[in-house]
Amino acid sequence: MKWSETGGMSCSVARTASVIGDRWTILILRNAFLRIRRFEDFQSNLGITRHLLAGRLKRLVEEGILERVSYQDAPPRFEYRLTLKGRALYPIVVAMTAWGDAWMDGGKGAPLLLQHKSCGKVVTPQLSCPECGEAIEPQQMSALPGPGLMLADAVGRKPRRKKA
Amino acid sequence: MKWSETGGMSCSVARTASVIGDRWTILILRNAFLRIRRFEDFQSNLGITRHLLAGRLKRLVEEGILERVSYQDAPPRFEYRLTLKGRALYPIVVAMTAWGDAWMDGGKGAPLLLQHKSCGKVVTPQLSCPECGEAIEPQQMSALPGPGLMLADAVGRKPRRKKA
DNA sequence: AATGTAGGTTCTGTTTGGGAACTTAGTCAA
DNA sequence: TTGACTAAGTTCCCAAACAGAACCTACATT
Repeated sequence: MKWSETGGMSCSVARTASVIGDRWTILILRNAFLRIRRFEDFQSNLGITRHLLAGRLKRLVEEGILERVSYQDAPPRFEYRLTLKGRALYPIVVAMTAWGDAWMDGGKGAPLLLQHKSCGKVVTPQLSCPECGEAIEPQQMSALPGPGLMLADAVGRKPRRKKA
Repeated sequence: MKWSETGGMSCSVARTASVIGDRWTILILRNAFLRIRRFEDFQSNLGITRHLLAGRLKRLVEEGILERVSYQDAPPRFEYRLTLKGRALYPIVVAMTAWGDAWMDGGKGAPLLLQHKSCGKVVTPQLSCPECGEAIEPQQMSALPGPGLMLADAVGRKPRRKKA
């Protein structure tokens, strides 16, 4: 079964993972948010093979997450910039940063700190409820079927014993 | 070069991606947050091969993200539960859900809606600044070197022309 | 003329993933 | 008391993806 055919595809996490769900892609995007834009810079910064980098960038452009913009004509040169769709991935990158800082830091502390320009404070952005403003805890959230749900994907235990 | 040896490893995103940065792992975790706990249930829900699932669960247990708990002695049976470290991944899963809903929904709307129990509203959780409460925009954040930064990993353009 | 730079492509093994069958240990129903 | 079923894996073989390195093209610099 190909990954793109899994039942999970009616799940938004699966659709997101189908685009950015590999190790290199997420690192390319992290660097894009740090204003890296050129092939050589991605390559030397990440240590990814040129072949894979070319493929990943192509895929991200096809998906509308990066755009390939000419910055020089002779010889032709291009850079890769985040689109609006690409910039919308920021919360994912920030959430991964925060988790890595909190749980995988090896005791050295965060390699990068984030400063919120509007208030000037160094912060760890957190998820909150846009209605009541409270910080989100997993236990406080319940999942409801939405308009895009396909029945085959309903999640939960199948009845046990007595015919499927 | 092995992925674990890349310069990116001093980056928290890279450390996070080294653990959850593949398509199946993130889907396993998404299902874990939807209260799926057993081998058979992960397998049939995701369509992942049993072989890969066994490997991914083992890895997640080793990393302290899931724990393997016996729920029956004869025959021995186990289930996989999120640890504290695992539950801390929730913002990543939610951020991926939100992005998939917004940008990859194929016009059908979200398959799952989230309700915030404390206020009762159906919401899309958003990243906000814990100091001033404003919603986070990428343009509003600037990255500063932190205590865990290694010099070799500094991000940005190398000087061009005239000796590296 | 030689060297450097940017952005790739090609080649060759190795690693990982997919699909399906098999195993183990116990339970249930006829 | 045989036969089917369940849960949680493991084993096998083949296909796809990846790593490492060299190569290519077009222009610019010294």
